[in-house]
Amino acid sequence: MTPHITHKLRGFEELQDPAEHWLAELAGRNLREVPARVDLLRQGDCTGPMHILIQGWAIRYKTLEDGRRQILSMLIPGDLFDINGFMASSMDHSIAALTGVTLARLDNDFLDIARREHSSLEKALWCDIHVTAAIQREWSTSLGQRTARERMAHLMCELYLRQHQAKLTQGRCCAFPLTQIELAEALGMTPVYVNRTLQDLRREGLVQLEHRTLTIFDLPQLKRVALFDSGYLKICDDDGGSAPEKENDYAL
Amino acid sequence: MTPHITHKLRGFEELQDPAEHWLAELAGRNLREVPARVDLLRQGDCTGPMHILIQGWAIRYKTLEDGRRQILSMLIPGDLFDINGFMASSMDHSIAALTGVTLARLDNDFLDIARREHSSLEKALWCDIHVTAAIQREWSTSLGQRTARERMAHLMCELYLRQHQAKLTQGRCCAFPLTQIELAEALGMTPVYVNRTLQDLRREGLVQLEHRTLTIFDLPQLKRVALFDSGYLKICDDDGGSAPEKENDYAL
DNA sequence: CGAAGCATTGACCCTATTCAATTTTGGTGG
DNA sequence: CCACCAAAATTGAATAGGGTCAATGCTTCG
Repeated sequence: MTPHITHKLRGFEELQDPAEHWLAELAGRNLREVPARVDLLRQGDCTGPMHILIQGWAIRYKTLEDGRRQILSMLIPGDLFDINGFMASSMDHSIAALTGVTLARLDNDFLDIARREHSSLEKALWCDIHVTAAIQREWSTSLGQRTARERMAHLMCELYLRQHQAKLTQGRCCAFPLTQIELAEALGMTPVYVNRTLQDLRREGLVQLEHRTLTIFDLPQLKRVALFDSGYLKICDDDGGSAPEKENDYAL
Repeated sequence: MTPHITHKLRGFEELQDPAEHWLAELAGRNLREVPARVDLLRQGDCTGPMHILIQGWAIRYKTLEDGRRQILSMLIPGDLFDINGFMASSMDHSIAALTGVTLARLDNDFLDIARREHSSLEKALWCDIHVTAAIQREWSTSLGQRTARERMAHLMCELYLRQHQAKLTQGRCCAFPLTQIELAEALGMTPVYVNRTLQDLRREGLVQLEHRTLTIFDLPQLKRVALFDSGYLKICDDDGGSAPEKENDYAL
């Protein structure tokens, strides 16, 4: 069974067979389980080794002195953290398990070996770094310019599409294990207003959010509501983006 | 005259003499001037080569289809862009000159040479990448959690301190070449409210903003207003941050 | 079965937006 | 040096998007 990270990286760059095997092996070694809501790494801590998130969701977040908390990004199965974290000495933010998670720890020579022996993988990793940065920029754009409703729709699009890339969706459904409080912290709004906004989207027949599962009934319309431009999730050499995108059944 | 990038990178990692000479030489070659308000690189463009911003300010920004614009970060003299941009194929955002700027273009083998021959420089560049990402996260935090007043104070602290690291401040003054409209686009608020917020900070004797120059009368207090935690601007191996910071006269 | 956490609702309020007008500034040419 | 223009800054008044507070209902899980 190919791990989710492989599916994701393939979307950036075709991987050579040896690279895929090596990656699959690494994704099954040095595993560790962490229960939900536990910090993996805390603001101010020394940075740890690199990890692949194998299963479950995590978040990056930052807290202000007075307790306000901003969730900075979502980590889903197949995501890497923290690439080259050992270069920095201390964390400027925290990482926490949102659900129970399984992590694979990577050795410090991971990047060196990738560079020397698996150039296709190294390139894919660089693309991943770029996309991660692009996602962060898109969040800034959302928080600065989009309305509450647009932000919420945008986050749903992002998480659906990212899970799709990692082959984690089932038709129009995908996991969405955020409480409304966490959703509020991610979107820079209050839980009360998250609730109301969610109801609006539900009432309009765009989405449904139940039992930690998101169902998107009308993705094209949801994208329109969100002013969603999917370019940022695949800015890498894939094929430039102008080619016809036949992808799969459920239109991207 | 040592270029600003050298001052900045020294703050991350002690540079070897040959590295400094090489860098100084690069900062004086392949120069190009671009007038104010011209795009250097546009959303959707193919990515270009790496550059050092030698003189003047630039911005990264992103526009939504309906014209709303979010400024994502400020580029000041000594900043690099776009590191390893050639790995991505298309830009998810734009870069524009805010003032007239001078750029130094770097050859594509810049990073390779740095890696092979100037390991201290390579490490410093990695730190720079990390700090850049940390700044972006701090902007997300600001936009999501801080009030208008706090955001404004925070941006002023950030830009003052970053300029200080690049030896671009003069006492309590530094450049601040943003119109109120641009400030609004950076802070996710309207120009009208920027004006009012600015007047509040001025009235309280915290800052003054005139002739594109920012004067900070009470940095410690401004930091308190902003809930500013300077850790994120120097998360690299400097010395961890717990050592006594005697720095200079105007308390950091 | 109780308790804690989460979701939902209503009423009120405030921060920040919108719209529109006026003043100031800075740059240009005569 | 002044006149002129466009862009930027400033002001006021009305308004709306989203926050706050507080109560209630619903889950989940030990």
